[in-house]
Amino acid sequence: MPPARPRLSDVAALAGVSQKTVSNVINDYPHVTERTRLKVEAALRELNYRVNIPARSLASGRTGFIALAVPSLDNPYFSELAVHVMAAAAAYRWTVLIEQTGGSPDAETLVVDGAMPYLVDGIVLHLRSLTPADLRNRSDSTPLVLIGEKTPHHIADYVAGDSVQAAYDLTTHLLRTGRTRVAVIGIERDTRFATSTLRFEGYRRALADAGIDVRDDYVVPVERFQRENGAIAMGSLLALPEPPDAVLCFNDLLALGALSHLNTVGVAVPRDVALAGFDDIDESAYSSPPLTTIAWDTKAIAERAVALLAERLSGDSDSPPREISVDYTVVQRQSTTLS
Amino acid sequence: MPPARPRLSDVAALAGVSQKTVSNVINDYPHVTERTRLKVEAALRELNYRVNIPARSLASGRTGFIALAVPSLDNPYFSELAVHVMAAAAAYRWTVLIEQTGGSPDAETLVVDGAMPYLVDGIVLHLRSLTPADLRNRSDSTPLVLIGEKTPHHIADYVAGDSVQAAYDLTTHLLRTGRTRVAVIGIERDTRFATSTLRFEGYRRALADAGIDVRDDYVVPVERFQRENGAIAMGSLLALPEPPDAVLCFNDLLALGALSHLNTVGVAVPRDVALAGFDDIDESAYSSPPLTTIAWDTKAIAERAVALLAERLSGDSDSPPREISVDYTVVQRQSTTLS
DNA sequence: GCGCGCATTTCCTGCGCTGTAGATCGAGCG
DNA sequence: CGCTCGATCTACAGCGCAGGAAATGCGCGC
Repeated sequence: MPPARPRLSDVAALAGVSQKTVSNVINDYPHVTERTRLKVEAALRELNYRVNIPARSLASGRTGFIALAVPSLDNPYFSELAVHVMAAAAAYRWTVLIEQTGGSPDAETLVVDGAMPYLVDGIVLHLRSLTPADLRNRSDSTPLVLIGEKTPHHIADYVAGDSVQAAYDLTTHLLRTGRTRVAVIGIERDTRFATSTLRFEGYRRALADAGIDVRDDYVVPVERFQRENGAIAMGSLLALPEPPDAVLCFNDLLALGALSHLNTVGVAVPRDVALAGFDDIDESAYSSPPLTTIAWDTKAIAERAVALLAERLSGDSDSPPREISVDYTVVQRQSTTLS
Repeated sequence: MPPARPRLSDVAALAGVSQKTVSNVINDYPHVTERTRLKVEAALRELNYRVNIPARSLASGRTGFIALAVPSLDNPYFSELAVHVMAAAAAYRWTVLIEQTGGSPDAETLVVDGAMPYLVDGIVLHLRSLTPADLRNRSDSTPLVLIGEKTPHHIADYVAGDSVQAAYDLTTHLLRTGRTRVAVIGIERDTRFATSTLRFEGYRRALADAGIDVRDDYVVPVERFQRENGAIAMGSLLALPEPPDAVLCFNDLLALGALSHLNTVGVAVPRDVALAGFDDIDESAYSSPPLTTIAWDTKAIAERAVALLAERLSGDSDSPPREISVDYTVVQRQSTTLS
């Protein structure tokens, strides 16, 4: 039977001070004399004391946790994002709880309503399906920062890149390489899903500016944004009487699935078909050929989101929602250009 | 100002019962009459009550959290594993806290000693650098389940596949396809790192059984198990006077990096060089060509590990450490065979 | 109609910590 | 040398919940 976990009072007794003084030492309260602090620290070491976090949380009202809710952690974009968020949160001594929503409205509602089976000081949510209207009447007041897509209405703080502009730039890049038959993979039927709606809008505008009409048979819907769906969608595009000579995929996984299919059936990329994606996951630099894609500044997204939470938690709960725009770059690789 | 979070006593007052009865309803205590339960549930809904988890933890001594400590979450193998662990934990109503160790002995020691900044009911640790000796005197009694590599000594429960046998099988597969100059990428200089040690042992045995000597110039060390390191290592192998005709990489990321390099410089896979990896991450089925690899039963690893924790938590803290072996399959894809 | 025994509910304590208020100490000053 | 004031420390309450003992209610048998 190992000795029970020591409590503050055990340390206090050993150090010959009050329990609160030990607490003060642990929490870096400034008005503690050097002498007292050394005494207490010796006792802490001797007993191998560790704070009981639930007790601290109960007494202080702060948990030290923030939630990061993303559609799915096995999508590399989100696991890479999670790593950045954890790093940013560490600067505030926060522990990150990762929650998967599957992108479903129900799960996202649970998150914004604080119905997760734990208590957190703040929430970073990568929104997928909830609309601003859905957020207006949330039944919880935990500070919330949204990431994902730039949305027109302003209900909560958010940090996002401009998908419309990014899609516009990427489509324009494809057109500039001489492509004329540009297809898209990644339409979702539910228009609440902002990602595909916004990226399609950028695609549409770029075609319009080039005087090209959107062809229905070049607009391929998918169930999920996974490699498998990209491969299947690519297969259907290749089966068209007049296949596209470029394909804009709404994320890298779709593009990598499409690429795999092209390589399998022997269609040369980029000679026969150019291919581009979004998100610049690590994998995209190592595909064959490497993938042209939109690289969001994911580190900045994570840091700004966490910083926004920190501001709200330090008392600023009234000021209007802030919106922070983050940069992106069009990373040109060999899936669109051979230069 | 939103109404303060309701407490049990608020619900109790509204329902006209005692606070403990409300607690009983929430916790599915069996001896509650239907009538009382309905009354309480109505009050719970009306007030939108949510349990205060820190308070529950303090009172009950259980936190409802388990920690999953892995080297790095941006390695797809670990993020895919995390998804399985979260699913398995959900069956026990546990929330998973993901911790990154970077594989360093210091960070792993902090994990096993319970020095993380939160309290958990149990720990699942994917061990990378700590040896059994390091684990023997841990200063914490939180139930611990190790995953990763089958180790010879028995300090804690663990769930793992047999890397020696897997490497043996995979090397044998390469030899059977007619390869004779089989190199390995992924040696780590520190022999405490079991993964490379064990996989190298399997490789060595397979060569020995085929009557082939290990060539020093075919054994390539790496700093990290990332794509980048695989690409660099492949470059050095190609620069040899007599390059290998097959390469066994100690994980898929190394193999995918190596593959990228081969595709870039125009070496045909598998014609000129066959390539195999470990872990069967999602990506490996979509590379060009798709990668032959070892597929561990990751879902089983997650489920068994969580189940072991559950047993320990339900009172069995004395019985000797249990070791559970999980299956793997050699997934043959086009990076080693054209059939 | 009364009592017994079990099912159901209540009462009350304490989990370990932090916030607040107030006690104590010590230095500087008149 | 006594007093004031700020720096430092202590005492104590209470955060919201679950456990256990005790109280109550209810059905059933005689």
